[in-house]
Amino acid sequence: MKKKNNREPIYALIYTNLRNQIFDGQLSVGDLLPSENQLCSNYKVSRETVRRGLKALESEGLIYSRPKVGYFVSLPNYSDVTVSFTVNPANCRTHYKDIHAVMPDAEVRNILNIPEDRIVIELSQVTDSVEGTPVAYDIKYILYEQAYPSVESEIRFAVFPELTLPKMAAFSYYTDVQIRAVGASEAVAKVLECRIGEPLLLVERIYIQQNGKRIGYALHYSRQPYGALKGTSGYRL
Amino acid sequence: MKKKNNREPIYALIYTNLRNQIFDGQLSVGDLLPSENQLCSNYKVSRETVRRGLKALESEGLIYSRPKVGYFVSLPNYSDVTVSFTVNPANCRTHYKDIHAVMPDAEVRNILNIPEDRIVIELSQVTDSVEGTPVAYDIKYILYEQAYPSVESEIRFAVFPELTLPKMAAFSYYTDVQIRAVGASEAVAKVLECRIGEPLLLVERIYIQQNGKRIGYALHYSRQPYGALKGTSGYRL
DNA sequence: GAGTGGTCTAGACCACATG
DNA sequence: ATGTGGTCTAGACCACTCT
Repeated sequence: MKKKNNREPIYALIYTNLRNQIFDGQLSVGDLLPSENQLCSNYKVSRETVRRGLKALESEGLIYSRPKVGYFVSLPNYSDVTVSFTVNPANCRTHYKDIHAVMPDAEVRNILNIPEDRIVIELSQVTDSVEGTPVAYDIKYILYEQAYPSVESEIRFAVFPELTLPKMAAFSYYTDVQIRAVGASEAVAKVLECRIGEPLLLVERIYIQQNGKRIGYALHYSRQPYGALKGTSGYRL
Repeated sequence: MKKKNNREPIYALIYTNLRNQIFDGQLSVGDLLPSENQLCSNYKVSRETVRRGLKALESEGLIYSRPKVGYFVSLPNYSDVTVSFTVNPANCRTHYKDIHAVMPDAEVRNILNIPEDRIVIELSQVTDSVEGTPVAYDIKYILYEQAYPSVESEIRFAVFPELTLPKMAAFSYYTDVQIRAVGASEAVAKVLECRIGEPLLLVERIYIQQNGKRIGYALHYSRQPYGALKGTSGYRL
């Protein structure tokens, strides 16, 4: 049996050492790091190798560079929280309630920025826990046009989530998200089998193409505590 | 007046061209990009320059590399939502309600993983809208020990948010976040001047040091629609 | 003027995936 | 066997900052 040659690259060593100094507090917020040339001398390596290590720290957001001045330790940002919005929670089953073309109401028309006579696809689904209790109610309004393959795939993916994603322009849209607490309306309470006014988490998403065109709007109501959103902020070692 | 020499670097050109092809759909999800050597020929540049452009795409998550095989277009992740958790919303004023040492209840003890006799700092504050309506209620439990400078700065920053952040070990902790909808309890309803049971957004954060030690726990109740959380998912051009 | 980071070159050797 | 990406070198020139 031959020993695998898994030696750590030098730039990774530089990266790790500097990162440890940042976490230790040997390097504090705003501190100036050693210059590239200093690091070259310290590690007896070429400048590009040093830069590779620094670049790794920079793209993780731990440091930033001021050209012609030096590299500095970044100020951590704890106000940006990354939330994992799980489409299919564990131990839950999602089934379709309805899918059809509708004339949307004024609010949806306004959000999607479409004229009065525009027809959209309305797609609703309910997610049940293992015990059979409904825990989430989803309503999506999708601007269906053949010219927008991403929407087609959205529908196909929504209806048959087990299908692999079809070929599509990657990153062709993003979503704007808003998270609120609302009391269950009569209609929603009926679906979720809860009392009217029960606190629900409402996640609204607007699907927007890179050219600015709005192509979809989704509402996700979830009963508590099932539908709690989990996330993290800051840098996790 | 001399013209500024702001020519675009070659690697940035390569980056931009490939990125456009990804957004256009000329390159779809899972597609193989041209090899480094091919790009070298196409652009008549050295390999390191090509790699710089590819590295930029990679660190943005648009592509990934399979060593010895090639670079591929990534599958966009729309389930990770980045939420901006604004501490001091615009047009709002935050003022202190209380700050003192307490013996926390069982729930807080459990979350912070501390013994029964452990004392913590409890810090509460209320945020008012311009009209004077209370819109948010914050309660923080902080494990105060001189050995943990990040906690000291947390307190100082919380009490005097206008102060610049003191020198501290950067990235020494992260937070676990949970977002839920709850009905206002009697105590919370009193502070927020709303009826009991009114739907509130509750953001809970646990502050955790890189070594795993839990050093703080915060609850943030907000009335709707003021305290709605906004975020985005996907890649925004 | 000395030092810094930003860009770029033209090589090199390696381990490995694929056909 | 060929091609790929991963790592690394030893130079170079530039524009700029700082003192």
